[in-house]
Amino acid sequence: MKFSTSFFPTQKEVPVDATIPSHILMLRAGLIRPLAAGVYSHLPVGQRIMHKVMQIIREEMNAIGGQEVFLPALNPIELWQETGRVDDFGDIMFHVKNRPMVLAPTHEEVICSIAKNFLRSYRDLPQIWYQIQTKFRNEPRPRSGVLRGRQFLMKDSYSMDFSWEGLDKSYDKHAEAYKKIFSRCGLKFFIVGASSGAMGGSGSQEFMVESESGEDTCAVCPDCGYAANVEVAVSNVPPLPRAEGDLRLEEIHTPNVRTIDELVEFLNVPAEKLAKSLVYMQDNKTPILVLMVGNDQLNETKLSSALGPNIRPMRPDEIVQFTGAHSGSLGPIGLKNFKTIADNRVKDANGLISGANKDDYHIGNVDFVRDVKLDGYYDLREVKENEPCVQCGQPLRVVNAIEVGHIFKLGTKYAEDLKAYFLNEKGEEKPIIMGSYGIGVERIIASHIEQNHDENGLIWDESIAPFHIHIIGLNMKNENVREASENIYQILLDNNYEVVFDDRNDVTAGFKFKDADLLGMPVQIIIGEKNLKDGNVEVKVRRTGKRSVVAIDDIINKLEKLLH
RNA sequence: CGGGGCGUGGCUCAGUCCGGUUAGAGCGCACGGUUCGGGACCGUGAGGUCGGCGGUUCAAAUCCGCCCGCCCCGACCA
Repeated sequence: MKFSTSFFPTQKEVPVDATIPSHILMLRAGLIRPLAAGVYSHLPVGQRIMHKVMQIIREEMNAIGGQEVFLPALNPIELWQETGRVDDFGDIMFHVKNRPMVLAPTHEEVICSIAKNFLRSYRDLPQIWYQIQTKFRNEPRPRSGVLRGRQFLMKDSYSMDFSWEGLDKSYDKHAEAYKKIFSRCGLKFFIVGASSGAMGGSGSQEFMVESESGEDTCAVCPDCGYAANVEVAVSNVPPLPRAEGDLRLEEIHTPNVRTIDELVEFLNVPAEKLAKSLVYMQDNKTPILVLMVGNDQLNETKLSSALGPNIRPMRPDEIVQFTGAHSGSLGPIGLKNFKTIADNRVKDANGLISGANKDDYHIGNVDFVRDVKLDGYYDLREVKENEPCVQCGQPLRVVNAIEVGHIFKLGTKYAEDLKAYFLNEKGEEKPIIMGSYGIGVERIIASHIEQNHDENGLIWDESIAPFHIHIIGLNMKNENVREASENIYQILLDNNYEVVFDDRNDVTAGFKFKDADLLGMPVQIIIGEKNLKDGNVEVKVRRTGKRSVVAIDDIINKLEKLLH
């Protein structure tokens, strides 16, 4: 493809609306253009990359027996009412104004609606159907370029099995395929156990790419490979020990002490001696008290996993109403009508200090066995950096990550709601057992950029590079340069390389170099007068910056060493 | 939805606090010329309802009100 007749809208300036590297570079390199918040056009170079990624996905999905389908984005709202997901998604789902229809944010319903009519026997199963299509979600706040958009391209596949063992197999096949896909796309990724969230189901894993720009937080062990989303991650931090002796409850006057830090300072005790009390409301009616070690952080996803959905922090006025005290002086002693749970780490501990439910007072020597009636201990605390790994004891890292893939064992929820039943070998009617497996296509690209760029621009892996080779004809007004460049361009095309040829005759050398580095093709071939006199050109590897002078006759040889 | 920031040629910005010639700069763009291995230089030129609507005023990019849009933090995130 020749530069002079193509659309490569690169720009030098950093776009004002972009803050993370992938977003900045996708805009600067002319891959995408914003149309509205969270909505992007893919320009020719960006679209080539999308195709590369999609091709890899298709190959690996086909390899596990996946069959590609194309499903409607426009769905009758009735279909979504059958699974109750109109309410589940709420404002996240786009609703069409002048028809009773919605824009599909995912496709379990459509899949089931097809399956119920055609997959009637266990002999029709298993099946894996996949799609690579635009999904629509009315995100409250789109952000980070293509990482969280309102319209985005997703590979979703759906497995349908007649047995739970079959589901396990389909799930494992997807896990293996995903490893291949992300590896082939040049991503450094890790897999974490995840919370299934509103999708429901029995198991799920996320494929994560470590990046400062990621929205998820994961604990990872550099030593043994343990990795988990902090929504489920645990560490080997020890539980609180039981102190010796029979310690009596005592009231402690703590004027104007509100926070754990202030309490530590005021009483001159370690934070481990403090039992932190957090108050929540469930379903707007059930007050909940959560007890944690003073300097531990509650993870609200873990709280929801323990107690169910619809939990929110209690409002200040509710706190006073239900406890008689203000936040900062709350505790388990004397509190009535609260559902009370505690983090595993304070299990059966004693000698702790908690709030007295009376402003400016705390209570010492609280004993969780003797003084507190609990509705259960749960893992509620969020893992912190450098805590010992639960598997090997080495210090954990806590990192941000981009979720590029998520695989779920859905089970029978959707099949039951939509009455997708089959007859098993005994003639019994059973719901189809489903799995669903997503990949964010743009997220792969953004993640690759986050992991592969420098101050000059993009650095593509060959597998998803829009072109393999970027030819720079330096002074195209020079006949020798023009002729040699055109020749080499043709030779490379004849050898099945994908080539972009900067044949512009109205920009200077420096301009072309900058554009080439910004666009980031793996190999650049620089054709200038001086080298040409000796029958040579320069070959530069974008990633390393390494340059070498190569005889024109030897180019194909050289490229074979650098590419493929 | 709460908090913050921003909106001026295609891009990046100045001008707004303190109203007052014809609204500026750099880059980009067009034309001519000089250059030709790291966004080169000279000259000429085109390009703006200053986000929109309303108000105050002799006079509004500038002050006031409402609305819209975009970005960031938070809430939310199958």
